[in-house]
Amino acid sequence: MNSSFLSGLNPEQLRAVTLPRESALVLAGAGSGKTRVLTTRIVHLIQSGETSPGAILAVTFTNKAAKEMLMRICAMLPINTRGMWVGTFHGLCNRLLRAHHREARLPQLFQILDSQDQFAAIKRLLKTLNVDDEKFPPRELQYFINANKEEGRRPKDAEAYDDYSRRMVELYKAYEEQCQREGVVDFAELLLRSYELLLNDEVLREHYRERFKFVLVDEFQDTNRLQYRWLKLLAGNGGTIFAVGDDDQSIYAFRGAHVGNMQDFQRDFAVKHLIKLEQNYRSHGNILDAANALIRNNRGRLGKELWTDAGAGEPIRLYAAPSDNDEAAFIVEEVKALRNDGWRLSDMALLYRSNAQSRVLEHALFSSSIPYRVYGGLRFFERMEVKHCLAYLRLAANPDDDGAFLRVVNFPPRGLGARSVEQLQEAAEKAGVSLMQAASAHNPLSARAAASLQNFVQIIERLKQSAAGVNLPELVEEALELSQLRTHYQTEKEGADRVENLNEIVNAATAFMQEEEDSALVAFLTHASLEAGEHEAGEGADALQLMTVHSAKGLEFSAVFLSGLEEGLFPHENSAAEAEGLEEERRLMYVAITRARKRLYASYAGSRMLHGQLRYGLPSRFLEEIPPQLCKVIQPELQAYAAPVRSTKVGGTGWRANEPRYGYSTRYEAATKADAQVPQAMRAKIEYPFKIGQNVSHSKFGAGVVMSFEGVGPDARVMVNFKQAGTKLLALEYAKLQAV
DNA sequence: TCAGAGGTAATTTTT
DNA sequence: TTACCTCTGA
Repeated sequence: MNSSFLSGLNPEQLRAVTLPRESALVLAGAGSGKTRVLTTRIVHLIQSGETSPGAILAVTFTNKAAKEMLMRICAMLPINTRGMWVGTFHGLCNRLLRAHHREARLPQLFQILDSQDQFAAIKRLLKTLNVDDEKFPPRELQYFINANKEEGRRPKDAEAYDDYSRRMVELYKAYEEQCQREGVVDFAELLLRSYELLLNDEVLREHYRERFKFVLVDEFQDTNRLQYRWLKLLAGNGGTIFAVGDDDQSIYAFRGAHVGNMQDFQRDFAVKHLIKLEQNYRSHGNILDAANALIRNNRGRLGKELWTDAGAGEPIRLYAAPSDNDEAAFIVEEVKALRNDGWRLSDMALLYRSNAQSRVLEHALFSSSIPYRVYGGLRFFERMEVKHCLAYLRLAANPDDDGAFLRVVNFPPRGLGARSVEQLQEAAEKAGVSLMQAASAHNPLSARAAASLQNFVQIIERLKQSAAGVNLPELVEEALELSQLRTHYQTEKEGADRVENLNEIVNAATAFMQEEEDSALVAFLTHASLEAGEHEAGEGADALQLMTVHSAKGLEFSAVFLSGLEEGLFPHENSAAEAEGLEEERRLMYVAITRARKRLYASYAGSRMLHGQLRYGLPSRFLEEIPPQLCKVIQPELQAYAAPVRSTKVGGTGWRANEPRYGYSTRYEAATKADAQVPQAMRAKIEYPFKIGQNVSHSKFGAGVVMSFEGVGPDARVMVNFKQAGTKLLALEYAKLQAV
């Protein structure tokens, strides 16, 4: 038997790959080759003759992971992989529901609402029901509905213990009815509906259970309760699940992920083999030791320790910045130095806990002309103009989609005012029909509005006819033309990017048609909802990668800058209340650290502009959890302070420091205080002559109390709350404060 | 219909 | 501070 694909696996990997047909849990540490194990196991199952592709179902969370998996399987397997189900939970559920739409009580061409669409649908619902959205904020209702669905609860099962929650349940029910009426399905509904389909239809259930002898799950720690129940139902009695995950990388509890599924799984499936993949192929030893030491502070772990034979590598570089601007300046200098040493910008990442932190960093990078790319934000199919175009297409596929109807009935503006639309909505509701039906039938509008409406109806009619005849890109092109969307944005001042995006939809349709067997309109719309397009912007260029720690999960970089390591920011203050929250923050820090291959920087800022106010921060407790002997503290080259610091008075309310303009470089690296506690070593740079809370007096302002400090050396400033003059930020060097 | 004012909240995110 | 939303007046 040719099993060359097994060579090069370490003993644990090999054991996982060649495990007999039984349920197993693979605890796969960061960078331990889990995707390799997953794909190689699939290949092995087929190559060894154990089973055929049709018996395999592999499920992931992201489309990216699913694609990657399929690609790697195809590279190893000469035979075709048709019949194998590899996809995301939502993708597979969609497949199931399309195939059995009648049993699932759905129209064949049901449309999928993304979160944005769902939010809009909920807002619309509240409006039609005349619900006070101050009392029942749409965001909360959306959360309520999704949380219930993810626990498998329909309105009849949802808990109601007071007037408020009773009303929420009613609204949940009304929302469901609205979706059903309009033939649309939200993300959570995909899961729940297909779960119920399998639960209630014994024939179908047995069919799929019989078929999928091997179920494999990636990122198992991210599954929510419903996803786990779905898996259990599918694997059935005698089915096997091969689950791969890492409890230490569970960072999505806030969106319903339930790590407890890992323990439940071991129990429910009588898992005999818990295989730990602890050998790491990504990072140097010091980085792994830091991660191990940090995560040891969490309780209730399944337990795992990463190791490498790559050697200790460089120390972790720590930097205490006086301010957020200084932190950014420091990072800029380091990035420049690394680039000069031949590192690729795209192989370096700048990570932060929350998106708001990117602003200062971007500003500094921009000023230094360092190319960078920020991850996150709107993705292609989420853009307004793209949504508009899709709404026309959706109506062509499903005229009952009131959400799509309202989005574009008067966009681009065709002289149909809000009043007319309201009248139409009333008429539709009275007649119990969709807006499109109401619009096509008699409507009680003024002649002018009626004409506009007919114009709109005709556009959709013509698109509907074309949908049957022309191919997908042609249809998109026609939608852009007929709707006059393109012309609309062409005449707009800032519309160039939007026009470009509109044209890009045609390209996306072309690509879709070439890739997919099923190039029907609905398949394309499903693709748009389920994949939303990778956030691709300037892929090719060599640019520094900026992203939140969350979005860095699964990625790796030779150098990683971890910024904003302050109490309240990371760990975030909102998480500090419960132990659970703090542990999740720590796992997040663990994820952050383990992104780095060779070099890791960790920095914090003593002061930072947050919500329009200067805030003073202490170094994150997570810094204290990293053994100091793994670290090296970097200090700015103090001689580089050329001019004395100048402070400028701003608007009479306070003082703002000038931008720091001294330089840093690792070549200036100073003290390595391996024996000292790291944060102390970091704090040592900012020791001040007064204590916080101490009473002081000033020649001009009189008596006051020391509130806080910021800055080092000549840059040091002190904030004092004066009895008479109020709060002032003063340069320590010149303030001449006297202790009282 | 649209621009501008004013109010408010401000982790993390994939599908 | 800023981004986003809703409301209002022309």
